[in-house]
Order: sequence, then structure tokens, then C-alpha cells
Amino acid sequence: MDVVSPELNSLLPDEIMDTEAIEDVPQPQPVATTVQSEPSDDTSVPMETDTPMVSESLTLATSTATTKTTDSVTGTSVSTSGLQKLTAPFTISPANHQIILNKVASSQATEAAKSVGTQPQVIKQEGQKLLVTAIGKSGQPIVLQLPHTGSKPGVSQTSGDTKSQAPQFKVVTIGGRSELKPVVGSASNQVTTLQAQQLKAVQIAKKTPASSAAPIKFIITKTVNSKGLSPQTSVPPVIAGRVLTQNSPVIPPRTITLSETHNTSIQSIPGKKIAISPLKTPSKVTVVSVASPTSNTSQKSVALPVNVALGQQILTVQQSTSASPVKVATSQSTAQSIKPVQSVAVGGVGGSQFKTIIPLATQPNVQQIQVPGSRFHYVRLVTATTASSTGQPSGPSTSSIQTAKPMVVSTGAVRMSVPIVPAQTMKQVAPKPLTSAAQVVTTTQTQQRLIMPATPLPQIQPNFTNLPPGTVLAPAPGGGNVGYAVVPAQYVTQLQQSPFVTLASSSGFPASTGIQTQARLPLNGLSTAETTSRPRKPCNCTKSQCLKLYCDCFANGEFCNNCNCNNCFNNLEHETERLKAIKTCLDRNPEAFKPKIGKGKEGESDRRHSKGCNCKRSGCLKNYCECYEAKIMCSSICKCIGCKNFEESPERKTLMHLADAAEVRVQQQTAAKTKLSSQISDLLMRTTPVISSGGGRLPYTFVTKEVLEATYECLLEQAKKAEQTHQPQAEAERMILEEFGHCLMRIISSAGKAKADCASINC
DNA sequence: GAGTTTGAAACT
DNA sequence: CAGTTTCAAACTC
Repeated sequence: MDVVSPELNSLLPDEIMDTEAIEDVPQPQPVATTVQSEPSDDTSVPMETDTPMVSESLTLATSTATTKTTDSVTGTSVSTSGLQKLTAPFTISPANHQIILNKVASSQATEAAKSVGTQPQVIKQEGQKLLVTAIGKSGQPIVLQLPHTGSKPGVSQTSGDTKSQAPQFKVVTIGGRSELKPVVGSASNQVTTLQAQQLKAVQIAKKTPASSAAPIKFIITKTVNSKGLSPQTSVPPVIAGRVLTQNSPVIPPRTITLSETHNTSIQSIPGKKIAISPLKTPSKVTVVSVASPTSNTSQKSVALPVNVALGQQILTVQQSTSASPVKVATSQSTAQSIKPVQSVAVGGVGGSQFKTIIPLATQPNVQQIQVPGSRFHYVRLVTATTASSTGQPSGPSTSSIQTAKPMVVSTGAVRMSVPIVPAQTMKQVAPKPLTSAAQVVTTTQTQQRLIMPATPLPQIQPNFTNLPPGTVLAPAPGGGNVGYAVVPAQYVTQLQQSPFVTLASSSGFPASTGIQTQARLPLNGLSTAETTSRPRKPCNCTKSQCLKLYCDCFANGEFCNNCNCNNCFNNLEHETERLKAIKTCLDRNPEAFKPKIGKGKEGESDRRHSKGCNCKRSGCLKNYCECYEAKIMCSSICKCIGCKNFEESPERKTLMHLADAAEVRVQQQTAAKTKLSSQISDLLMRTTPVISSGGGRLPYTFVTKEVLEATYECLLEQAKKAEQTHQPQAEAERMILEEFGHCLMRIISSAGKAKADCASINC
């Protein structure tokens, strides 16, 4: 399964998907290995993570042949000894490439396997995806095997095997350029067992020019599970009080102990950097980036703590070139508070649903992205520029990425990464204060991929691609390492209530700006303003338990929240039932949770109902009609009777005109109200010091609730007056402000008089 | 707010 | 696939 389905790709701006855009820095030396798997036509949303079951172990074996390639440019054989161990568990070394381990549907896997022949996992120099492994059934080890390791057990090498195997991972590398050559180096006999329950994706992004000797950077954003300490000679890496473990039965890769002086010394060792920032959920491990060395020179082999325990999540690994020493930076897990995340809303024509912020991790540089056409939420791990990599222990700061180009997700025909808005427009919220030893490792032009946690509920996995809109995989409440629950992104936001930064609209995407508690992309044709300004209507279900599509909350992939429903099961407390209901709906209609309003055929309107309405009595001019409700015309696929919802319909024009007028009026009133309230609050706040500076502090009691309400009434009355007299907005504002000035004067006058009176009586 | 209407969803 | 029932929202009074 692709990270981004072809359908989504078609909706995405080209600049986003342009793979070459990522490579703004020349890479004279071939360092990248492109591992490519056969593109999948699957339109399913990529993020669904599928998953390794709890207590599954994941073993990834790589062969030396596959990992070592000859550079076409230089003709030199590149070996990555240091990288081998570093990336051994993932078999990743290509710079600027990404490997995403993700579950794919068996059919997809089969197709991919067929497409590549007997060696479905052939590493292509310019490839992008690699179908690496098969996932064993729950409780069984998961074996990920790279090409040339066909003899390894448990590896899905053939199409026939893919189906027989349970869940599968697709390993995807992204970002490889034509000149880049496979450099993956790993011992063939090196097998690393991952006890990561939630291993989702491994991203490798190569980026640094070889000459620059840029430091290899590791960013691990998830907490590391303490299970399975590595008995290696090297000290098991302990991150933020947790232990990174390595279970390499054959060749123990070098494990990095963050406390190790030579590697972990942030200040003393320039070069590789590993930033480990434990996530809120201790059972997850997020590997953000792994640098890819162009050579095995002075680099030390570093074994990633891939041997994560159950529930751990590996997100991405980015690689950068360098022969420089490894630098490890860790962020203390002490700060469990939710870190700010960034939200990116990618606009598109139909299908867009939500822009939801999910503070999935404490890792500060996280962006969540909603891709149009997909109701799944993507998380982008944002790395700052190297200039900001010094890791200030001070408080949070905001910076803008200037150099990074739009996130490009894939190369070649397959687009797999999550489109990201141009980095120039991004505001990045620096991590909260880290401990003194912590260092934030940031890179320029990094690529991120979203890796979603796996679900412990295998019964719904076959339909994971069609999960309800807005559904994300979030740690199960109180579940610890138990797994993840399918949680609507909205609900995650509701639960965590974390601050976040919304990208500015200047990025070219229709995302609204400003801090929001929840934002959505246009839904069913409604404008962003409409959807964002209006909270979701509470449902009133009584018999469906909110587990059928009758319930709008459920149909929209949301948990019921502040609803009026009875016997509601659409919540976390009834997760099992909810998942079953989702499965039932999907069984009945695989597209049950997909947007009903999508692109029409060529030549037709951009938006139309996917199935068409069946109205008989409403004339399609009432909200009973889904077409009319979505403010779109009925189309040829509608089966309505007596339809009046067409372009030339006079009834429709009249209704639309009235509706628009009413809506505009409501919006204006709301905006005026908000603005006035803000102004009142602001001015009142400013007034106090002015008054007090003039000769003593006025009694606080003068700005009472009653005074505020009276002021508000005056202003509101003025606004009504302006509206009744059909004053232009500017004039109305002037009138209101003038009235406000009068109010202020009266307040000040009264206060001053009272003060004088009080002074006269020595009060 | 209660009752009615409506059409999608669910069921047979 | 068609007909019927169920359901909750939209609508009316």
C-alpha cells in the first residue's frame, strides 16, 4: 500500500509530489540506495497501520549483496559498514531514501510480488518501494527480509506466499535520485529481531552532500521500551530512563548508549546526531531519521534500537552522509506534556475531510497532515534546520524553515510520501525545554513519513484501508503496550487538547490560519470557513447506538462528543463494538466511510454525489437531499423524482440566494460579536494601567461584570442600529467603536468620580 | 417541543 | 436487485 494512494496523488499539487523538489542540495556522491517495491494500485489510504500484533517479533534479515552496490557514477563500490549496523534492523542505508514498513493488503502484496517476479523485493536504484516482508500472525515473529535473502523463513518472496502470509509490510524507500545507488550494507547473516509490536514504517532520507560531512542524524521520538536489553558488549542505550534494546542473534550490532561519551556527547562530537525524544506513550518508538553515510569511513556502526518492545513505534529513519562521529541527542522524557504539533491541511477538491491535530508524540516537530481525498491523518515529522540544531534548553521558540522545499514523498511513478506544504511557509514550534543534556537534532530538507501504530484488532485489518474518516490509530487508553485503538482524530484532539500550530494559508493550501482546537478541510462541499466555524452537530440517536451510518458522528468517523444520543457506543469505552460496527459497515459497503461528494466525470461539475440522491418529494431543494445539503447540483446519477436542484432551476436560485443572504448575515453578526468582545476585553485590559498611571489605581470593582455587560449591550445596540440603517460595514464598525469610546469615557468618568468621592471621605 | 416528513441506511 | 423497514435529521406547527 502506498503511503499516498494514487487517487490522493492525483489530487495533490505537483510541487508537493515532485520528488526532485526534495533534492535541492546537490549530491555529488552517490550515496543513496533505492529500494523499490512494485507500485501498488491500491487506492487505500496508506496510513493505516497495520500491524503486527502484540507480542509479535519482527525479524529483518538483509543480505550483503543487496545492501552493497556499485555506484554508477564513481564506479566505486560503496560499503556502509557503519551504516550496516546502524540500519541493520531495517536494512536501510540509502541517503535520502525512505523505507516505510507498512502493512499491505494481501492482494496488494501479491500484486506487488507478481510485478517484480520471483524477487518481489528487488532493490531498484531508482525505486521507491520495497515489499520487504511478511508479517506473521499474531504472536508470531514478523520477519522482514530484504532481497537476496529469499531463503529466510517467514519472508514473503512470492505472490503465492503473500496471500498465505498474514499481514505484510511494505518497505518503501523514497527520495532516491537517479544517480544514487544502493548502498545498503548489512551482513547477510545479520538478523535482528524486532519485538516491536507497532513497527510501522522506517523512513530513510538521505540528504547531505558527501563533501559536507554533515552529521548523521538520528531522531528517535518515541520512548523506547525497556524490554529486551541487549546483552551486547556495548552498553544498551538508555534513553530518557528507558533502555534501547537490541536483539541481534547473529551479529550484534553496535548499540548506542546515549550516555556514552564518545557518541552521545552532543557538544563535543559533531557529526552523527541522534535525537531521541520519547513520546508520550512509553511503548512507542519513533525513529525519525537516520543518516546515511556515503562511506564506511570513520563512522561508527550504530545499531538503532530497533528491538523495540511491544507497542513501540518506529516512524522514520533519516540518513545523512558523513564520516563524522555520531552525535546522539536525547530529549528527556520527563516532559510528558503534550508538545505542540503542526497541522497541515492539504487542500483538494473533494474528499477532503479533516484537518486534525493529533499530538501523537511529544516530539516537538510533528505535523499532522490531512490529505484531500483521504480521511486519514498523516503525521509529518518536521525537522528544523541544522542551524537550529544546537538544541537550546530554553523555552519553546518558533522558527521558520526557510530552506526546505516542499515535502516530496516519492520518486518515480509511485508516490508514497505524505505531501507537505512548502517548508518555507511552515512555522515550527521548537520543543519544550529539554534537559541540559538534551539536544534537538534537526536537519534541513528532511523527509518524513507517517507511520501509524498498528492495531491490535485483527478482525478489522482487512478493511483498514477503509476506516472511517478521521480515524487514526492512537494508543489505547490506558493500554500501555497493549496496542492502539482506532480513534477518530477529532477525538484525539478532544482528549489531548494540545496546542498546535496551523500552517499559514500562505502555503497555498486552504488551511485556515490561527490556533484552532479543531479544523477541517471542506466537508461535503462546504467551505473551510463554514466547516471550521461550525462545530459538528450533536447527534440524537436513540436506537442505533451510534454505531450505524444513521449516526452522523459515526458516519463521519468521529466519536460522539457532547451529543444527545442514548445508549451510545460510539466512544472509546465501546471500542470493540465500534470496531465491529465499522467492519460491518465496510463489509456492506467498502466505501461507506468515503466522502460522498467527490469529483465528477470530466466535463461535469467538479463535485457531485458519489451515488446520487433518491429524493421523491423534496424536489431536492431541502436538506433531506444530500446533494442539496452539500450545495451541489443533482447529477445524472441521481434517481430523484421531480428534481429542482439543477442549474437553471428558478426555485433553486431563489433558495440559494436566500440561504446565502441568511448565512452572510449570520456570519457578519458572529464576526462582529467576536470582534467586539475581543476589543472590549483588550481595551479594558489597557484601560486599567492608563487610569492607574494617572494618579492611583482606580477601584477594581468598576470593571465589573455588570459594566461589561452594559457596555456590550450598548455596542450591540449600536450594531443593530447600523444594520437597520443598512450602513456599510466600515461605517458600522465606526459607529460601534465610537459608542465604545463613549462607554469607556463614562466608565472612566464614573471611576474617577467615585475615587474622588472615596478620597473625600478617606475611604 | 412535539409531531410530521423525508430519504438514507439497513434489512429481507 | 427490489421492496420494506428502520432510523435520525429536517422540517412544520
